[in-house]
Amino acid sequence: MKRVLTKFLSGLVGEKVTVLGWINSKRNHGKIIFLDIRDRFGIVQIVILPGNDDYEKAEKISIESVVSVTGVVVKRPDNLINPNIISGKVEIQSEKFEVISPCDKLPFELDDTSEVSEETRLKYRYLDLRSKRMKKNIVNRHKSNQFIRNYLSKKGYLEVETPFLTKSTPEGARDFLVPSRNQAGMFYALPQSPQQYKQLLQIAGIEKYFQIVRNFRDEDQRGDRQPEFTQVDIEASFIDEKDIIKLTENLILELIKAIYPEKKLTLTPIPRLTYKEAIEIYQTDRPDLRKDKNNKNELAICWIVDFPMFEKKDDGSYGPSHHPFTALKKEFINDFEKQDPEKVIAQQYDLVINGNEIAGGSIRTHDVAVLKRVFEFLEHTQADIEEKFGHFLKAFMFGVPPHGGIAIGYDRLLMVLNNENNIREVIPFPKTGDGKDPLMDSPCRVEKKQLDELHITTQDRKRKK
RNA sequence: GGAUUGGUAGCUCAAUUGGUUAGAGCAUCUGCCUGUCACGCAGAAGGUUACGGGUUCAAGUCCCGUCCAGUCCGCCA
Repeated sequence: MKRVLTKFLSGLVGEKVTVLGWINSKRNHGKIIFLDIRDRFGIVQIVILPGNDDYEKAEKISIESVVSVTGVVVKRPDNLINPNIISGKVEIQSEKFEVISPCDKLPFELDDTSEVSEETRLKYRYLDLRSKRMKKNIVNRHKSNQFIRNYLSKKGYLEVETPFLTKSTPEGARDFLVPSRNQAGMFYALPQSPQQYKQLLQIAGIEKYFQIVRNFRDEDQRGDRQPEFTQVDIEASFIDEKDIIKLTENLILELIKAIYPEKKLTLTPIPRLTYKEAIEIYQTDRPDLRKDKNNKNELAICWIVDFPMFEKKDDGSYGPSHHPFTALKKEFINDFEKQDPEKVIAQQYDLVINGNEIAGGSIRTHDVAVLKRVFEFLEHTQADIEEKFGHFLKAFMFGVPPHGGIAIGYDRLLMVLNNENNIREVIPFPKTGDGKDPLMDSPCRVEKKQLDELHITTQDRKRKK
């Protein structure tokens, strides 16, 4: 018999159906057994009475086993309706009960996973994800993906995939490296962001690009940082700072309206603070502007604009505060080298929600002469520039549209919208703070044969004295 | 790399100033229970107190080291 999902059962009173799913709970009253069967959409109560051929099977069944139940859908009497479950107005009188796959003793209880240690949850993530809370986060993430793709597509943006096996970038975060088998001693790097590719796509004439894409950074973890994380990456040509800000703002506001309608905005229209103002007033470039921080449905969104272009490094020299491709504000282009480096302002903007940096982007320099001057100012030698950025600068010789973009830290956005304190809660299979995956037990050692093929010898970390 | 908090039953926690046989709830197992829906009741089982060393008549508790986990700083163009 064909399977019926729990969400359709209330409309099928009197019909014989089969439901498939997991045993959510079992209540044995001696002469009557209730089983709650759970599928992706909800729960239905099964009733089994003595005399039923499968009564003993039902007595013995363990919670979280996968079962099949065939029986007639009956209306519950008014006083026995359970409004808390999707099929609460009906129940199924079991005629045939089959165990498809039994469940062993559980390592933790699934009803409320918020108080189980994260290590245990991650080790058995496939059980953790059965919980209502995790399922909700996964469903919302899917809905958000669909919404964003649809929204940006309607605006004329093309989703373009960029490579994961790419080139190590000299600045920024530490790279994850992938050894090349064909080229001994050579390495690919996993992208810290598709920054260069998305700019090259503008030179390629794509004009409007987006991608929901994984990024990799080999830095130490935080509650809002993972070694691999997802960005909604956007780049467009012939636009200015205001256009990108408007697009991003509308995208996020529409997303919230569609999928998180319970959320309320504290500040409308969304305020724009300069970096200088934010630091002076709030001593941070990601202020939390909520009025009531205990209200889980309050969202205080703001933009921080006019970031400084350069920042002083430990050795006293200057580095780019974001990246060297960031465009200067027009008034600084002609003579930024002669000004106080800390007062040079870039066309750079960040979106902050409830004190979390959710998105950041900039207009990029499309004039190759200005780009070279920035590199020179950052004390790169000509040979250095050629080696590190030559491939990129070459492209700038062939007709570059003015362009800019933004990247939304998607996991952080979802963390805030799903009322979680940690991005690991909105990532199906996250790593621990140490960059490990307790479920797959990665990273792990590999066989010598594999290392030999990759021309690699390893050295165990020296013990501390 | 640094700081800090923690590691006690399958899970979540307790254990007074260092002092009797390390307790409780849930989960598990056994028995009872025909309307529960986180069912209920009675009972049982379950411990190398992360690991190693030290102080002490006596260590879950104090000290040292190691391992593991969380949070924060550094780091994150």
